[in-house]
Amino acid sequence: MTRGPRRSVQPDAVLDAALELIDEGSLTMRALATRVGLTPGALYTYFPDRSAIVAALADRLLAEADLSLLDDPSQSPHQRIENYSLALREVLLAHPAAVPAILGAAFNGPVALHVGESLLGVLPDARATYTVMVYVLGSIALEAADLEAFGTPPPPEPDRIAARRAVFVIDPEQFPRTYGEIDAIAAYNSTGQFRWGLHRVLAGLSGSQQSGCQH
Amino acid sequence: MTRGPRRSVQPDAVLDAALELIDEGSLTMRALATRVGLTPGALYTYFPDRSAIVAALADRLLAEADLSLLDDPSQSPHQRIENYSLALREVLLAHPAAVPAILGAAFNGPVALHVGESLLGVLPDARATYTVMVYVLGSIALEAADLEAFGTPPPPEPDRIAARRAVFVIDPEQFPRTYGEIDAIAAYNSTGQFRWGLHRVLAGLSGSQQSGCQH
DNA sequence: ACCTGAACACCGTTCAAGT
DNA sequence: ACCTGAACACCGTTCAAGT
Repeated sequence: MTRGPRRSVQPDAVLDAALELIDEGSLTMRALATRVGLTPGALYTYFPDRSAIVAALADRLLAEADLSLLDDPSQSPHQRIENYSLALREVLLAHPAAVPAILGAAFNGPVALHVGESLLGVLPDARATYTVMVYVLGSIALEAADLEAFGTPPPPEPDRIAARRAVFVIDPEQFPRTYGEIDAIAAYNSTGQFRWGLHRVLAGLSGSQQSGCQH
Repeated sequence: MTRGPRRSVQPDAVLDAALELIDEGSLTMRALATRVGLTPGALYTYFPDRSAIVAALADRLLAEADLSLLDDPSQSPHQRIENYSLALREVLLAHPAAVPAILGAAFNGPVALHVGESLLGVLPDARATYTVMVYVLGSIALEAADLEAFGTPPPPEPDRIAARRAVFVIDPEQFPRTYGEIDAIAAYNSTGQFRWGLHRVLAGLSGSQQSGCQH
C-alpha cells in the first residue's frame, strides 16, 4: 500500500486550477493560490516560478491527445496523422488561451518527444514530420487566436462562420479578390478547412518521394 | 508647405520605442513613457491601451515585408510566394519577441488585408492561400519561440544548429527514430527547412488542381 | 489636445518566521 | 518540507488639474 498524502495540496491540483484560470481569462499566482487554498508564496514550494507552471500545464495538455491514434495498424499512414491531428486540435482548442503557451513551451517538454517519435514512425522523413507539425500547430494557433474573440464557451462552428461572415465588410473596389472569396474566408477557421489543408500538405509530402523537387 | 508638428511626440516615435523595448525583453507602459520622454498617463493620448500599441506595432511590422514581391511578373507564381514568404520571415524573425503578438493581432489589421488580396492574385483558391499562410506563420512562430532561447542578437544560423545539436541528448533505446534523425531535427529551424517545407506545401496545393482529393 | 502628478488596484517573487 | 504574513519592486489605467 502507498503512503498517504504528505501534502495538503497536490501539484496536479495546482495545474487543474491553473487551467481553470487560463480558461477564465487570466492566470495569476495570487488567484491561483487562493483557488487551491494557499498563500501566494506557498506556490513556490511546488514550482520555481510562473513560467514553470505554464510549461507543466502545456505538457499535460499535449498529453491529453491520444497518441495511440498514430500507431493504429488498421489505418493508412495519412489517416493516422489526420486522426491524431484532429484529436490534438480538439484538445487544444478547448483551451484557446493556453495555446500560445504551448507553442512556446511545450515543444521542448517530455511529451513532445513522444509525439515526435510516433510521428517519425508514420512519416520517416524528419523534414516531412516537421512540416506536418508546423501546419497542425500553425492552424491551431490561428484558430485559437480567433476563438478567443468569441465568448466562453464559444458558439458552435457554423454559428462562428456565420458571425464572421456577417461582420466581414470589405470594399469590392479595393479588394476585389478578397471580396469574391468572402464565404471561403469566413470558413478559414473550421474543421473542414483544417482537413482540406492537411490533405494537401500530406499530398505534397508524398509527392516528394516519387518526384524530385523542381528547383 | 505642411504645418509644423503639433505634438512634441509622434505616434510613430512611440511605436519605434515600443519595438525597441520588445526587442530588449519587456514592453511596459512606464518604460515606454520614459523612453519617449513622457509620463505614463500621457501615452493614453496616443493609444487607448497597451494592446492597441501592440496591434499597431504588429501591423507596421507586417508592412515591412515587400508586398510587391508577390506581383513580380518575371517570377513564377510559386517563386513569388517563396520570395515574399522569405522576406516576411526575415522581417519577423528580426523581432522574435514580437511574433506572438502578430499571430494574435495583426491578421485582423489593415495590412493583413492587402497581404491576403495579393496572395489571392497568385493562388486564386482561398483555401490554398490560407494553407500557405498557416505554413508560413506557423514556421515563423515556432522559429521565433526557439530564437528567443538564444541571446540577443542571436548567433548565425549554422551556429544555432550546431548548438542545438550539441545540447540535444536523447535515449536511443526509448526514442530510436528521433535518435536517428538528430541532425535533421537540429536543423528544423533553418532557412533550408523552411524552403523545403514550403516547396512541398505548394506542390500539394498544385496537385489538388489536376487530381481530386482521394477521400 | 496634450501632459503631469498622484493615486488605485493590481502583479510576481522573496524571505524570516513558524509547524 | 510546507506554509504564513509581510514586504519589495513592480505593473496598467484613471483622472483632476494645469497649459
